Amino acid sequence: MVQNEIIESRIKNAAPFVGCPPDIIQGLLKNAALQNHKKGRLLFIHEDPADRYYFVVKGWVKLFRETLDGTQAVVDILGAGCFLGEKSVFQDGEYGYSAEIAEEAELVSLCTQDLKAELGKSHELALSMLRHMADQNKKQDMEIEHRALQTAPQRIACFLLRLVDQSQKGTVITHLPYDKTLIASRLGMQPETFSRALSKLKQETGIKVRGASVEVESVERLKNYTCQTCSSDFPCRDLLKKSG
Amino acid sequence: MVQNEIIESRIKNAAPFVGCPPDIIQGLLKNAALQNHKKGRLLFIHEDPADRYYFVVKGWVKLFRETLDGTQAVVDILGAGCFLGEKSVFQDGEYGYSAEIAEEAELVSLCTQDLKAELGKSHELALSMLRHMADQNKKQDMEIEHRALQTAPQRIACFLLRLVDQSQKGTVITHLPYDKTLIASRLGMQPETFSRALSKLKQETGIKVRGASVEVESVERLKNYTCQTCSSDFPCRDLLKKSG
DNA sequence: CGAAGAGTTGAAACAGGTCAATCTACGTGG
DNA sequence: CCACGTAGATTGACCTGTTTCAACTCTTCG
Repeated sequence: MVQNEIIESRIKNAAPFVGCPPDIIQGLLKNAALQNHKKGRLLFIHEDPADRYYFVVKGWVKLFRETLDGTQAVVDILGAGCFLGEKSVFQDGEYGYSAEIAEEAELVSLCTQDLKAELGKSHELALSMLRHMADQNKKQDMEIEHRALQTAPQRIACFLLRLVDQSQKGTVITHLPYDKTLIASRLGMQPETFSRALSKLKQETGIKVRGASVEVESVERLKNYTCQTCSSDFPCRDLLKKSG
Repeated sequence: MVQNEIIESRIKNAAPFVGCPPDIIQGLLKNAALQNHKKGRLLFIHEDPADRYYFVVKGWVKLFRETLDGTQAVVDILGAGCFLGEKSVFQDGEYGYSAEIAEEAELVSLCTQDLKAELGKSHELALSMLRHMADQNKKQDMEIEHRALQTAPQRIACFLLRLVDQSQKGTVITHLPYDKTLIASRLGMQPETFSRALSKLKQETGIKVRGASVEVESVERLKNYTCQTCSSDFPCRDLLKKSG
């Protein structure tokens, strides 16, 4: 119960619902359920009819699509604070991707019908959903640009920059949030390429890597290495916003 | 006057405004103006404060961003029926890209303040804008996938498929809507690569190209060549929707 | 007729991908 | 407590698609 209240307060302040009247929030949470899932668990499949959408409390969820010839394209890896499947409401009630638990996760499962109903009722909800979608849009835009203009080492550097507090001056230590293979797929490259690109990045920018922990000696140096080939004046500020 | 009415009816039925009450449409068109622009004319620049957004009546507009090191990344090429700059309303009132006339164009210039105001007033407008943004979202998603999984010839084939009526059976003739160099940038490749990839496509799928006109002997064959590496079961059906 | 821009072609360089072998860390069961 | 198996990570050799740079052709339009 107490836990549920904590989660409720987290969801209430999540991007798509921020500033909504309490009765609308209640409507959204009417059929909500807290769930725990093991790694590998498939939440839903691309183009299936969507009845539930999800909020990530803890862990990591992989979003992906599969082509006719069997290749898998990773759309995104979502962590705490993100929504997934919520856009199905605007897409003929079908999921736009498949979702699989990438690291043991705690989720809130919500009902898409409720979302649809409340969206019809509440202008505030529609407006904050619009802001949310616009953010997503910009994020995808940057994704396209990054993949088009940045080399593999640069994309890794960009990923690292988004992990660290960019305002810090001295040496910063971070931890890779999930498997290197998964990061590689998230960045649209092969594990082998990731490994080699990371080595190159060590040489070029003086970062140190041991297992999952990364020591960034100079954030400034990483920025110089990466953000020249990016149209965002301050490194990727818009990519920091939570997504789904 | 008569012309204005025609345009008004076109805008009214454009994706972001479809199904809006007449008084809201009137509010949106309050400060509208019809404009003609020559090729090369810069409409607005990335990150500039956005006061106008646009509807394309005729011609082509190039959306792009420039990186710190001067490279240009083409975001999209928009034709008749598309909006541009309308998402600035949700992005701190700044344009998310630069826009330049790619082929002599006729545009309706509209006021972002009016859009913002009407969005605040009309729930219907907010909902159709949501649908519009969701479509955009999906389109970007497919763009990312295409660039990641398709080779240059495949991306050209995909572009061609979107030009032709896919239901037709026999030989179909289309015309490239704008310069090959521009198509190349739209597809994220160099002009040289485009030229070579098109040659390869001729060999592989039996299409014939003379100048801007393309003769597709078998749409089926093009699909087989391209859509294997795509997660959309029917070729790119969602990319056909109008955008901005 | 000639200049300019679009398009094509060739040769060389490069970034990533692929395949195969090896290495490492870690949890499990003997 | 240690050997083993497995999954993740790395490394090397090779291959392919795309870019780059440069030269050349073609078209178009003044």
